[in-house]
Amino acid sequence: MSTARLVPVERAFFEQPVVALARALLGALLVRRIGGAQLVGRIVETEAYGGEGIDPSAHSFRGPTPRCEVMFGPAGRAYVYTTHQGRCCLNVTATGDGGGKAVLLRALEPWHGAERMHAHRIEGLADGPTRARLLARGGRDPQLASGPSRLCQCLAVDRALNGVALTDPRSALFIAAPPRGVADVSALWTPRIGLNPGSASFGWRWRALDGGSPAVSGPRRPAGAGPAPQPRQCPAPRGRRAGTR
DNA sequence: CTCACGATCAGCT
DNA sequence: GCTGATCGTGAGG
Repeated sequence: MSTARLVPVERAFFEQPVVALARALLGALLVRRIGGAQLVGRIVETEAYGGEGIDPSAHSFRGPTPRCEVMFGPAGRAYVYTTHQGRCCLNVTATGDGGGKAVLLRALEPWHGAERMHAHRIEGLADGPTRARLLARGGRDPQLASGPSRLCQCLAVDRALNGVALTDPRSALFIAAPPRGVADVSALWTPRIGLNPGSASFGWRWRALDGGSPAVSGPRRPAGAGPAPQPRQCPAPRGRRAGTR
């Protein structure tokens, strides 16, 4: 598919409630310009983080710190932080109300430039079964960017991109609307991944995923429950609930 | 396939 | 000093 005319969505798109933005980002394209190449992935999994005083699992819960101050700025910026072993995670700031809200991008379907993403992904991987498997599958692996840090590896996203405006046409990283003619996705909602079980927000179903995508990381539905209802504080789901594949 | 373990370190208290 | 918005490995079904 042609990617020549991809342009960033405007800032107003990001100025909506964070859970709604998590939903709206499903199916959108994440575009990375690097070294003259354009890498594109379709967003298939997101998580909302509710901000200061609201969501104990958010970095911003206790107010701004040097690490998370970008979360308190305008909507539509990249918040990139480092986690275990120097890996990174990419968030999109939401709402623009100064409350520290953001959406974590957890998985992409490679859409354009998969070979380049694959090269970025295996760069620096130690010899072992994982590297061997990735080498064997090449750029065709649908799970190449399945996971928040894998996503960043594929697109070469690191702290250098922290704070960049995803709405800027000249940006090295931006969000583009889903191409016309591509079917809208229906969202499934589950609890978020990797949170402290003691957290008050542990069970909130603020993880949105495209149940039809092979690129989704982790479980497709909450253990012991059917397709999840919409989380609280959020308008009714637009799409029908997804099939069970 | 599903677990559990821990590497290794920035960020925070 | 302690804690992870993770991932790769290895053991077991």
